[in-house]
Amino acid sequence: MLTDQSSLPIHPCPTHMPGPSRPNDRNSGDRNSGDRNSGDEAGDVRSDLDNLAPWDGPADSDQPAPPLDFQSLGKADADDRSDSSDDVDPLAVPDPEKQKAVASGPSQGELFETAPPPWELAVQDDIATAKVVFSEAPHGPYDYRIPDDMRDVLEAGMRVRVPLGRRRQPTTGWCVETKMGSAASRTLKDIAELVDQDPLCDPPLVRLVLWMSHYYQAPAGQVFDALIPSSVRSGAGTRERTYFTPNTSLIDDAVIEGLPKKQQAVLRFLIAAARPMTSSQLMVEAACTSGPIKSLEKKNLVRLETRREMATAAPMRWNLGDGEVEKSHSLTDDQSNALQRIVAAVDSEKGKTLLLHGVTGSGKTEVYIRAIEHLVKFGRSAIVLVPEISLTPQTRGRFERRFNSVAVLHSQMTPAERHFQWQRIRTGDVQVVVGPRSAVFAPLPHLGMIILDEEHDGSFKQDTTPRYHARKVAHARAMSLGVPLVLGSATPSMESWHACTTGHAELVPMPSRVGNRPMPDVQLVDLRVRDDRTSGSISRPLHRAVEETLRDPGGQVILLLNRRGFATTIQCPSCGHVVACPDCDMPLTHHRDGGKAVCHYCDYTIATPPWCPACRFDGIRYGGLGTQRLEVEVKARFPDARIARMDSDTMKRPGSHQRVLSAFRSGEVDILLGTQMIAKGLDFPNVLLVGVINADGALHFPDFRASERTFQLVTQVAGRTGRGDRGGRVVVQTFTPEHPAIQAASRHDYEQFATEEMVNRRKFNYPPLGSVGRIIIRGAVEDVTEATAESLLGRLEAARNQLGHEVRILGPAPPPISKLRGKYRFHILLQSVEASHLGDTIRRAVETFTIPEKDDVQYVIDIDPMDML
DNA sequence: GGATTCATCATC
DNA sequence: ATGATGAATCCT
Repeated sequence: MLTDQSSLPIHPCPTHMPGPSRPNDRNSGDRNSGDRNSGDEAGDVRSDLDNLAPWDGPADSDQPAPPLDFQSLGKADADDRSDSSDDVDPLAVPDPEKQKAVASGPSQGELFETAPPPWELAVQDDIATAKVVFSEAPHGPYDYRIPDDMRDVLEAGMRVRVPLGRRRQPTTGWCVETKMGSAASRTLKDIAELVDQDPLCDPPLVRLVLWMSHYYQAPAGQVFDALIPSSVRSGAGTRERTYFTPNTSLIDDAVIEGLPKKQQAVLRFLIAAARPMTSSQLMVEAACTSGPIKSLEKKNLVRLETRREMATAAPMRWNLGDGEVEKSHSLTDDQSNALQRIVAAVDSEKGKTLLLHGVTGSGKTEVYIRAIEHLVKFGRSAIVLVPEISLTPQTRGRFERRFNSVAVLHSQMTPAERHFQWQRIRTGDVQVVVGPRSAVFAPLPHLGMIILDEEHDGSFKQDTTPRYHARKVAHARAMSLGVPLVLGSATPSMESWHACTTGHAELVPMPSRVGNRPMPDVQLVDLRVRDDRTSGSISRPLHRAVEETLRDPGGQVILLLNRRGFATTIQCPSCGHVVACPDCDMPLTHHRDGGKAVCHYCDYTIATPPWCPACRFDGIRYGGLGTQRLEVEVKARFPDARIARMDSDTMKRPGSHQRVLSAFRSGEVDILLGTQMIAKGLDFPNVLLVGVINADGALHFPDFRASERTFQLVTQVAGRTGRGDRGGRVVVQTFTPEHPAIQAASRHDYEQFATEEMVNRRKFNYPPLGSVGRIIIRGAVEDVTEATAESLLGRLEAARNQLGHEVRILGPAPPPISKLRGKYRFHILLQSVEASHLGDTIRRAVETFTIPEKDDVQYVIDIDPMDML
């Protein structure tokens, strides 16, 4: 029951991307050089979408990338094709066909059987074809013939069952394109059946899939799997139900008269009802058992049809609440300015990106809500993307109170519930979708805006294939629909900031907090100065600040330490041996609860050895500080304070997150200490002090984003205080107080940070000035893995040189985590000012690169990686 | 010579 | 992935 879009009274819908069909373009995704028949418009789609992502454009150009991209792509590809059959790797074995011809002079027949030349191929005229991709290898795309009875039904975005391979193995694939009345230059297999009655993806989403597949170099089939929740694919929470309708052609009064009494009653009832009914409905309504119904069925007097339906009518609606409507308070000047700019963008129907740079507490959420209220008036809807951890009941409640129909997608949903919400969204019942990363794919029929709150947050990047960034995908989706993308953050990513300075996004500053509350004072404590460091991890100034805060009635403290566990190293003071993970080559972290030594990368766990495993020295030492040890220390220092710890160890059970936070809110806890997760989104007016135990934690990674992350972390956690009337203060302990990121954070000076950081990025053309790609090669045998990496490097260099692209290729080198889960790791980094060059290079290199199964080596391509670990 | 192993190739 | 094909290797 997908609502017909065109019949709805919506705001004039901007046309989608221009996408002229170019029937004879080459399919750049096709890896099969012998294949000459696949006319394919996917190339157009992809390059159009390339142009929609101006952050990929030439670094400092104010213009979006010119639309010549697809022409060059198409041409290069066509050239490539004419070369590639002859111009093969000189090391490769000679073409078996040619060899055969020379060696044994084969008959014409033999030749045609194995490789018919194009002019001899059977041509099928005027047939309907469909392009199908698969989520498992081989990924396609392959062409299939559409049987006549499916012609009018099959659309792109549906799943189909098709025979695949020599065994004609029935396989489920995704239809990405249909072509009516075309000619195919070879005999095609038929599609066996349709899996879906309605497409799971509308055409713009199919285009998004193809763009993602191209940009992130992931098989389109796997992108579909990321787009459509598995619960939707499997039809979770649905049942096959059989419906009965009277078979009117066989029924007349005489027939009915001749039936036994009960059957008569049932049939009369069914005719009177004038709608299909299930057996259970009939049994209740006609007061009978299944016997008479079965008989009618046998006599062919009823027809039955099966339909798949949601098992439960409407799963719980928690948002009914008490009907309380949050009163909308008047907006600050900043807020109404921001709202105006967003509304203008909505009304322009141009697909603009706006960056709300609002300090913590500037009231961005209210702006989002008002902007969505504006959209909803025109029958349009919005997606609000939030980082995983900020999807708290508070956030939910806020939206649920202000809109009639909100779908909140959270991780604890059951498959059935998820499926139900997805269907609700697709039918156009939903005004607002609030959710994490994957909510960017929500199938809203009249999407009018996408909002990314806390857009800098790392959880927007997926770390499994397809390794997409929700910000980038949201951008592509919004631009393709001509709707605004609103990014919000107190500490914008360098990518978004740079987009503003180049005119690809509009900066909307929101410099003042609601109620004009001042930003908290930040005090830096230099940990190198011995005097400040009494024993332990809490400096004298921080200790004093905690004391003072606790003396204040109701005063609460947040302490941030970005390491869980008790001690980060377990080392023998006698021989120096460090207890390490056998699979990852990383030191184990000692956890005091249960005396376990845990690898934080793979969860390998052993009992912490009581003596040195190497020299049996009895007096092993715990070094490095984790949240567990901090908790012990804080308890010892402030015995009267009530303390709660929040890290992924204490938050394992569902709801524990919630429990701790509400205890903290109600004042049952004085000191809340924990990792990252306490740095974001929390809004508690009585937090008068935030202490950062070690601000350098994130700083010393070999990663160009280290500074950015440090600045963000310190700024975000500092924003947890000063939210009430009593102001707030922040104490930051660091070994490098002079570091620009820490300095800027202490002054709440984003612009200074951004300006300085941009200088660093420019030096090496790091993002956002250029693009970075990373290929991780992992394998069980170190030498083999490295050799594979080396040979891949060779392919990459050759591809770059062939294409004549300027791409820097670094490595292979062992990454900081050189061994993970028993596999040795190497990585290759690629850098280019032009994202498409980088992508082309990798695509070209990988096209023909296969690793013998024997080697047991795999590789992963990560475009725009967020870390280098 | 015939079997076996391994690599390569194609799958619409 | 998975099966077919062809060459290289092995074995009585």
